[in-house]
Amino acid sequence: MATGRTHRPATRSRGIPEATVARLPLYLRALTALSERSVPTVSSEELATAAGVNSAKLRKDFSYLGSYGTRGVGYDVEYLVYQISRELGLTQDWPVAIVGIGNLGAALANYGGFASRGFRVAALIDADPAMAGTPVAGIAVQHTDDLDRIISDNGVSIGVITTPPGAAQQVCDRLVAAGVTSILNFAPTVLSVPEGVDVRKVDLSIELQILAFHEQRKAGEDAPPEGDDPEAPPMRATPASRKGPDGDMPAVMPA
Amino acid sequence: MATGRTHRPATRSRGIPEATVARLPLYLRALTALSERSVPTVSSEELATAAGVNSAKLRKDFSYLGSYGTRGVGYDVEYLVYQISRELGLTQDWPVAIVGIGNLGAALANYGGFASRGFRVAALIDADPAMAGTPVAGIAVQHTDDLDRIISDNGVSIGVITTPPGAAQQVCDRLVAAGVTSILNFAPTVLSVPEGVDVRKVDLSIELQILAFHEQRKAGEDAPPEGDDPEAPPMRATPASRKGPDGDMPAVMPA
DNA sequence: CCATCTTTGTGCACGCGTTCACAAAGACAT
DNA sequence: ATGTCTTTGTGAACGCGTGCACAAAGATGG
Repeated sequence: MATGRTHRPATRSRGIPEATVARLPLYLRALTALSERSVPTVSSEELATAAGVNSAKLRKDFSYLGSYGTRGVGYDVEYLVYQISRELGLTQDWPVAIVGIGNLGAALANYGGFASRGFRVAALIDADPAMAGTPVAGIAVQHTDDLDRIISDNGVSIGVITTPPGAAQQVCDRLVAAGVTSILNFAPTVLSVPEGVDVRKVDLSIELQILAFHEQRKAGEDAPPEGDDPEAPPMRATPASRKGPDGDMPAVMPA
Repeated sequence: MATGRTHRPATRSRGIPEATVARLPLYLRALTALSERSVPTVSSEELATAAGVNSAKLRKDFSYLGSYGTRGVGYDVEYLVYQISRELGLTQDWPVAIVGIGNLGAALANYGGFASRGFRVAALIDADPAMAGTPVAGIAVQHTDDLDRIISDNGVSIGVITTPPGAAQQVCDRLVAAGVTSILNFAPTVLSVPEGVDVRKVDLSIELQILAFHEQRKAGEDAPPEGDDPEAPPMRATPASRKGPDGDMPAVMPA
């Protein structure tokens, strides 16, 4: 198959592309639904439709895991559920700590989908001393001062940050120092972490802004977003030249 | 489904790559912080560091917007803030409706970052009649029965779905029917929408599973990365093609 | 046992996104 | 004005991800 020259390409993730990893949970969810309906096997076409992806993409994704299908039949649902679960590391228990028990943190603690697959809310941590001891989702909130010990005692390797943006980096640093190597960040901040620590961010504001962009584009198909503006854009202090390039945006958008 | 008159490849949004659009909010956030500190200009290098991206990538991203920089100096912060805001459509008001006022929906309604940039929570909608009238974040919750009217009256074009997964598709359909063309989906479901409607999903469970994958990989760098398993995986119902106990997994694993 | 039919697994081509590296452009000092 | 120095803007190469299209594999029926 491969040339076999370099057995160690720059990709460290055991040959499974990141894009594929990101879709595995999607497949798993669809497969779990099928499993609950006691569907024995499923074709790539059916499963792809359920997961909202292309069937060829799905087959290629599965091919990275191995040959788990049967030609002419499809994939065995139970078997595939197990294989993907194992590949994603969901066959083991993942204690998770949530730091910042405000509205969002409390909501996540109560979120059912959290504990659904191997993930378990092991600790809730907040900087407000008044919150210490208060039960949220059946778990007593603990104070930030004990963060280090809490992480260690519970063997937490995944941390969720739901603090205000100003505190996020500091919390992140402390989590990492305590041994956390994966962080899910809900605070609208760019976190800097040492090598070997994974950070994924969930940013409501960014998602909305992306939607707004497309929304504007949809709505403004005859109302051009003009570079020059009837309002008063904060002009460059020294606007040496207005707009040099001509092709950047048409003066009139074709309707 | 009256929408979808113009079907666009969706690949090209006025020449600005999707990946660039997704980063513009990041730049905007960093620029806003600089603006509040009254920093007049910033170089691509500095801004890139603040946004957590590569400087070359940032310059290329900005080049899609036009030539807003000054060689030898950098970018004018205020001017760039305005340009990106305008490009993202944040110079106008975006009324948003949140459907499903549970823990998460309420948290989002209270979320400060929501109203920060042009977005305004115009309506909260829930299917529970008992919630109707209850104020959440200073806004009275309205019943799903009035969804259509609420969307129309407020001119809502962006909807946020925070319902249980079972209700998400139905809510989505109703939102679209009422005129919503952009949806931010927090429910762990694959939504199917007609052409011309944008859907972005925020899925806590998926993010955690991706983290777990990498976490497992990190932890098991000396553990057996082999597909075979000492446990008892749920076996295929028809063992006809059960790969022998000797060579069940291809011993050859790429890389 | 052979023919046929279904569905997987994958080689290949293409397009998007990222990164490098550098020439052009402008600021600033002399 | 001229030279130098800084930083942008971008051409080009590269790598990753996606989708097509088809051969191989196995089930199924005669």
